[in-house]
Amino acid sequence: MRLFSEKVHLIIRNIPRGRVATYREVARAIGRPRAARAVGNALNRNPYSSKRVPCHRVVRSDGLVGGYAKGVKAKIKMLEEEGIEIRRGGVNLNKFGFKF
DNA sequence: CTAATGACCATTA
DNA sequence: ATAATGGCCATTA
Repeated sequence: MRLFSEKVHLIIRNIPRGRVATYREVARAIGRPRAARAVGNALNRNPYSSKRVPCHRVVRSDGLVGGYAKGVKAKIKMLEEEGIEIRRGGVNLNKFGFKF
């Protein structure tokens, strides 16, 4: 629990199936409220499996899906398989957002 | 040490 | 509504 990226991964493990968190919220949860961009970078090089670190459940603060190392298509597919609805490239955070 | 690079964000045009 | 802009920050070259 030393590197920034490690904190990010640990936090994200708590996001349950069928829910999402935003890059911004993750940044806030680790005490670096303005490091949302750095969070995305950490996930981009995420070395873990999607099982242990479900980084596909992290979206942008405006609800849009955001990026994914393996392609946005794959990200959307995984989210939908968990029951999360994607409309116009985004999710309803009031409905599927997870509060830490 | 400096510069560049983004899975970001909010504002402005 | 879309596009550009400036700011942000950990990591890497």
